[in-house]
Amino acid sequence: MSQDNSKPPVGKPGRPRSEAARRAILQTAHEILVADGLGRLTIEAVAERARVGKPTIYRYWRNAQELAMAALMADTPLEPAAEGHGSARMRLQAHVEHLLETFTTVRGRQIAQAMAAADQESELAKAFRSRVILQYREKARSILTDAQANGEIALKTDIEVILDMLHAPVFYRLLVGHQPLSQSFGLNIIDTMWAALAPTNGRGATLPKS
Amino acid sequence: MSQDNSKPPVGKPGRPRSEAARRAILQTAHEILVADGLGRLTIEAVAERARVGKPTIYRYWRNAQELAMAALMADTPLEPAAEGHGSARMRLQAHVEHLLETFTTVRGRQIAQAMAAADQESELAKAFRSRVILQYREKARSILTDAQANGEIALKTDIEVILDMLHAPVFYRLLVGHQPLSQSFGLNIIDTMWAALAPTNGRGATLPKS
Amino acid sequence: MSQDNSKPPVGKPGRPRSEAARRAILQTAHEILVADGLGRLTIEAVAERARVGKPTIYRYWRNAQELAMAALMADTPLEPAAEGHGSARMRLQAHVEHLLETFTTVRGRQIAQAMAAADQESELAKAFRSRVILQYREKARSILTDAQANGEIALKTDIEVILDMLHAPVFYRLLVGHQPLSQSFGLNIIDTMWAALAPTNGRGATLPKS
Amino acid sequence: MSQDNSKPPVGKPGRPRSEAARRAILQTAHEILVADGLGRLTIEAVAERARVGKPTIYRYWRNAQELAMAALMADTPLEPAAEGHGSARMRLQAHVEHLLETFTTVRGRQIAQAMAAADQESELAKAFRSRVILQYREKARSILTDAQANGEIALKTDIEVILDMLHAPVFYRLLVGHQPLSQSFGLNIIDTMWAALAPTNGRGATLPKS
DNA sequence: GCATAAACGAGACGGTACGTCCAGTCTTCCC
DNA sequence: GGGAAGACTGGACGTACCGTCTCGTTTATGC
Repeated sequence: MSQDNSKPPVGKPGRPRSEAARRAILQTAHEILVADGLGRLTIEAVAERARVGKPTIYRYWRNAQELAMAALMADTPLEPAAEGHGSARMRLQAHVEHLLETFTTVRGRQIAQAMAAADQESELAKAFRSRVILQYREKARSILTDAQANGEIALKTDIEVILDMLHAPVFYRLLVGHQPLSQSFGLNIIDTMWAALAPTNGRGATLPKS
Repeated sequence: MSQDNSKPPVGKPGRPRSEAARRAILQTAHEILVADGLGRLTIEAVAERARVGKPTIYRYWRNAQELAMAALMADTPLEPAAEGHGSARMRLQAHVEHLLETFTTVRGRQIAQAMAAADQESELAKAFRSRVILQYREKARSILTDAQANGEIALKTDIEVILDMLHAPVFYRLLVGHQPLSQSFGLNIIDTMWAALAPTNGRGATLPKS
Repeated sequence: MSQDNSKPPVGKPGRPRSEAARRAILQTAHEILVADGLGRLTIEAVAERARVGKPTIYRYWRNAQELAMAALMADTPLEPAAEGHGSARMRLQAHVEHLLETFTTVRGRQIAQAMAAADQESELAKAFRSRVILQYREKARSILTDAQANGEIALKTDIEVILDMLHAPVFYRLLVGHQPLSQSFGLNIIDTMWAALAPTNGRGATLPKS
Repeated sequence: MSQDNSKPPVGKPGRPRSEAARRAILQTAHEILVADGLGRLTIEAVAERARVGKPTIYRYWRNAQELAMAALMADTPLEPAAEGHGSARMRLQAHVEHLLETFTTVRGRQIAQAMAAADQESELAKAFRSRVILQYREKARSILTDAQANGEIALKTDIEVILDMLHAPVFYRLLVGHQPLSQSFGLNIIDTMWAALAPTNGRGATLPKS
């Protein structure tokens, strides 16, 4: 099964979709998001400002939420930083701090909100989560498995839970707002987590290797 | 300094607000929330079903979101379970499992969504967070400080971060949905955290009390 | 440069306005007017009963008053009777009696009220006046000028004032209600006016011919 | 026969109505009428600006229209000018010109509108008509009957119709607005009417008796 | 002089309607 | 024959007033 859906190589009948319209829509959606926030991103407003018909928008996205996610994704990297150097701990700390930095912005809050508000089952929501969340998780996962291979750490419990405990606090503070997203926050997360991950041979939290 | 502003003991002029109307609104809002979800909670629908004028609703709440939060709050306990027994670890595990249980429901998802979607600055949103989130935190905090006093654990970093790492993963999975909110999830969180908190004496994360 | 904007013969983009919707609105408005009167003609009621969205109504008329006028106009002739026969006096009498007949109905009162209540400057109010009032005036004017040409009457003063004195009493009694709009009313108006219009050659209003 | 129903001299129990409140209401209503017109005269606005409770207003008037009429009546004379001098024609002309003058004002239009819009059957509407309309008619009637007694004119048809033809054109132009309410308008009405009223001895406007 | 009763201000009540915004769908032209 | 654009139906918004109804207060009369 080969796919030729990305670009119609053989003549599809009918008028081809206007790439200019698509770009204008995303551009306008992004402007509105930055200027007025998620709540003001209505299909109608986008259509008017992008000089585009509403059905043209609906042809690409099923509702305003999906458009918002698409606009937020199209915008800028969002990917975790490139592979760092140094010890696993340093690399993990850099990773969390990069996450913090990325989401400690107006856009960060918008992304978190969009994700929380979205229909959990929609295709785009999954893509969005994958893009925004899972990439960070995979990066962290590789750091952790590398570290385990090196003997730097011992993964005693489900690594998924470790990943949750590393990333969740950032989004939690972002959405709940009970505590600031300070610089030291990332450091503290790593400190705590490292205590849990340190390989031990005595009594305490962890089992001896032998 | 005594306050009598909560209940007007001395005569305020004008017809007093109808407590019956207020209750009917909250009751109806809650019914709609349970039956149809947050998206269907419109002021108009509540007004009609509660046999109440729309302005009466707006007198109490500024929009449907605030009403939703009020209805979710008025509903049921939401408080963390009463003080458990046994070791600190067992009590903390019971605490996290209770949190999991509470939010692994339709209503749990609704609460999380309402919180994520709400205007972060509104009075009611703050009250809601306080009610839903902070009570759990305070409960966990007291377990942790007790445990520290007993020497069961050693709090080496900011306790706020510890609390985040204990609670955030639940909401994270709830909103992002990348992994299930299984029973073992709570156990794994506690396992990992306990490794970080255990007092140790050798190298590694912690020192033993000895 | 020719204009073809009055009627779009060549394609305007977008869905054309639904003539069916427009007719349903006017039809419903008319039904409500007849059944319940001007005061009950609300946009909301019309929208609901005509199975039409409120914005569709507002796309054509700016408020309920304009809709009322449009409905009253669209309804039935409202025009003065066709040219009669006989002497100018007989034709003028028939004219006034037709006016009386037309407005001695529920609808007549409604029309008069709508006209009195309307914003004097609105486009539709002008059109309405033109349709309801001025057509009658023009008809009467032609009778009078014909009669003058024949020597049947002599127009000694401003013909506009004559027209006012012929028509105004009908609306006056309609709105004020101090006296009935009886059959003999029209006759009396003509009698009085004819005394004023009779051609004379001597002193006073009139002189015997011989 | 003495009446003591206007002011209760014998003791009615309870607090007497506040004349100050009544005056404040009428005063405020009048201010709003002059400043913003009939459409803005709401009970709520009057209550607020007059520092009065809404029920106090409803105690006197059944709705905003009645209040409007009351305010318009309470305002200024509205009566026809005192008896003039000179010939009947001169006095009648003065009368019509006074009517013109009175209603060629913002307030004139408001009065005419209020009268046209009012429930024809309500007590106050009747009183209002009586006050505004009938007083003028009675004045004109007395001029006409005096003139007939003097032989200045001959009333050949229903005097009510004559009165209508004298007064109606003013209100007609006021409400319909098809022609200006100029100074010469009154003169022309009188000219035309006088032609109809002149006593004759031959045939002409009227048929000789024999 | 003290109870009674009505009118007072204030303001919340259930409602109706407003005029607007936006969601999605439908219909027509144009490419 | 699909894309584009605008009018469509319809649901909800938040506001303005309606006319009614408590409230607690004030101000008279009459027991």
